[in-house]
Amino acid sequence: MIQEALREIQRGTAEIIDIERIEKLLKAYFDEEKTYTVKAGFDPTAPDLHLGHTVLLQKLAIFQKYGARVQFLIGSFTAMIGDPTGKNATRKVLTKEDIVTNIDSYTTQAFKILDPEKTDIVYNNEWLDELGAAGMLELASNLTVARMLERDDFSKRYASQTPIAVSEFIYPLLQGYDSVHLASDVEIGGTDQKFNLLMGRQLQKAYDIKKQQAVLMMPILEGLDGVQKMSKSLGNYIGVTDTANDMFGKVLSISDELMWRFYELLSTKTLDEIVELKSGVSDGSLHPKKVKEALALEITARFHSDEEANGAKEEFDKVHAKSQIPTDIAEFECDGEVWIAKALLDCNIEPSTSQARRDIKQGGVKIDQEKVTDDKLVLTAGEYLLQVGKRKFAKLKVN
RNA sequence: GGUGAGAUAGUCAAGUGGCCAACGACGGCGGACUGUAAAUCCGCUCCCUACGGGUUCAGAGGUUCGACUCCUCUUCUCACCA
Repeated sequence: MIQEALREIQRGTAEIIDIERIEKLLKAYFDEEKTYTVKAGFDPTAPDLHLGHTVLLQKLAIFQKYGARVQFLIGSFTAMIGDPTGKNATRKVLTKEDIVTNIDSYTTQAFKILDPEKTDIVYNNEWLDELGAAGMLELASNLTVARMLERDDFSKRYASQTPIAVSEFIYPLLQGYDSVHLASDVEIGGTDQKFNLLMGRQLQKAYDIKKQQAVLMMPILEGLDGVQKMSKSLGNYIGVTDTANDMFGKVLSISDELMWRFYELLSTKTLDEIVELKSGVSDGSLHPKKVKEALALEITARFHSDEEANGAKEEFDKVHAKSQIPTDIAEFECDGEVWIAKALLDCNIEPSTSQARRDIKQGGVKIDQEKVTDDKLVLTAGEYLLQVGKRKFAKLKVN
């Protein structure tokens, strides 16, 4: 039982520090039903979660399954400093208002995965506001500059003369102090958080917390391109608020290689099941597309519902596999005669008439399923189904 | 604070008086092939009812028949020194 739990917990992790501690916690839970705490910090900097964030959330959910109370820490205080992690430039500092507006949507999204009954939402400004200058100095005395500069991105920035604000040095200290205050048993975070996570251990020791937190690091999930990390700014993300159709389609568009990565980090299938799927694909008894569809269904259903997920799949098959027309198409109206390029522009399926003409010349535009060859075509009264490429559709009614 | 270098399309990056709407790479888009995959191949990639016109190379002026290219100022970046 413990072994099984451990296996699930270890799944997909990049690194675990002090696995013995986790084992003991699990043992105490299975033997005596003792719960323990798992902390994870979230910066309320971006209001929208994507699947990359859910990797952590799902790991938390697994912990909840095995007796953990999750300390869902909102970095309400630290967000105002800006975590230097992964940035090579000083980050913009958020205002209080920005943060408050982000938190709400953040938590509702998170509870699609987490069990609210076993989750404590905590805000670190509650104790950090009170820390004061004296407390701050005491905290800071636990760390030397040399040690701080060991941190990878700090040393790189220092070497390359990129500015480091002193406030950024403080961030890891505060994050570590959160662990002291909460007396966390385990903290999880991304691999990029290693330094900060370890700081928690160090400070817990300094502040005489008897047991130091175990640390569990998850890898960073790749985005749709399979190369860069999933992030909103790169546009390669699957948002948890994406529509069922979008979500399904996006998952299906990832490469076969990346699919396994998604399985490992996002699916709730057991490791054995995944191994089975893998061997099925490699010996040819299972079509990779089927496997990917199953993944897309699972993920879509998680954030929507089974019915919606199935609907998305049907829609997808209809549009792409059988190249039929999608169900919901935006409709537009206009008066008088319209030049085709202008019509495409007005229906928002082309960005400019120039682009529209180019696509027509390349045979990428269809009206009522018929390829358009004349870029000077004028639409007279009637109803038309306009299509650009494979995916962009619009209905236009000319009066 | 001083000195020097630079700012070019979504990004990186050529171009240093006309041949520049601006090489190339990446990205993106369209086509072929497919499993809307990946890989590959071909084409396109500022705007405009267009074999023509308009607006671009940080911003504002200036020199010139003509400037992305030269000059002046402004803003911002970066490097070296303090």
